[in-house]
Amino acid sequence: MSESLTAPTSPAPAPASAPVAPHPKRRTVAELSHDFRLANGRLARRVRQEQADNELTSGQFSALGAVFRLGPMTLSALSEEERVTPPSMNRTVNALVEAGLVNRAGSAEDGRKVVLTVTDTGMTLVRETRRRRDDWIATRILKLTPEQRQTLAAATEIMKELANS
Amino acid sequence: MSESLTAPTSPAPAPASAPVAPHPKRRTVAELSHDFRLANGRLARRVRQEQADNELTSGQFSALGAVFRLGPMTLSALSEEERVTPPSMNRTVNALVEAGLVNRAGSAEDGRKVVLTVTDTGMTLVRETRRRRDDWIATRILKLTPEQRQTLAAATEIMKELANS
DNA sequence: TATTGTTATACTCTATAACTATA
DNA sequence: TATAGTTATAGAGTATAACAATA
Repeated sequence: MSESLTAPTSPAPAPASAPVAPHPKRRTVAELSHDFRLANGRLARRVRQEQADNELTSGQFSALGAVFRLGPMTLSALSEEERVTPPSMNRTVNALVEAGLVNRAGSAEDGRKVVLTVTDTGMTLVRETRRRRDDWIATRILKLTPEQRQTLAAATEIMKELANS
Repeated sequence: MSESLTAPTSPAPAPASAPVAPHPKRRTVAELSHDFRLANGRLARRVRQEQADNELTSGQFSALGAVFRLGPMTLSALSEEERVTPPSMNRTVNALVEAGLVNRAGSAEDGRKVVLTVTDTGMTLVRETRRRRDDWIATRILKLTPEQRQTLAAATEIMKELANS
């Protein structure tokens, strides 16, 4: 497979009328892969760094976001969703309950289960944090040209495919 | 600023002849920011997950890569580069030295300093790991259309700008 | 004295193993 | 017995504080 990675990103030189790509120089897939992976990782790190002023750890916020997104769920369902063991998630949930962001209630149907729900405070925090995280990148996207925004919009769809494949 | 985020990604509906954007539907900058941030973060997580089969922790590999990239350097220089305290970096370096990936030598000029260098084994590991990480995304990029690759190449440049701003 | 590196110690987050309550 | 959750305990990785060696 290593050989086929030398395939160019485009089968022929871009025609002079191509209106979009600002860097039409010929590159191999291997070069593109390397550059794109690094840019993706660095940007993700940069965004994460920006949101580090949060009082919640990333694991706590991720768990809160999962319950917010998926609705009321049990501890084990949440631990599976977050790829973490039940004892670990239990500790995370304890912190969220103590912070008043999540409610822990026994299940009426099955006495062994607990049902986790996001409190109003938790919902507000999720929405505000999300908006704050989006804002950092939004202020920068706002300064791009419409063509660059189109490129990012198209790239977003491609990146979703890549992440799911 | 919140109001201006409702600006569309393009000033006018894309003409029917637009050859590139596969999803030309009208979106606000706020929507694009949210979608793009999520896609970027998920893809970065997916790539990181793929490379988790490494015997080094991410902090160890990051430190090794820094010495590889920047050349021989002292402990405190490395700890600053990696945004970690000297005691933490000391522990990380101990692991790398024990694994035979990094060499620790006293400085001839200044007896207080130690100079860290990457061993041949360490260099090989960095190169192989890098290639392996690139390969995961390269196999997927190879399946894209030339137009999609162009989009990713253009997006890569934009993402570099975003990360550095 | 100031700087460089190291050791001592503690805190957080994760894990596995053992335990309790319920089905 | 099996399952859901919790508690006990341990192992990374990080930090601050204290110390040793050198400039």
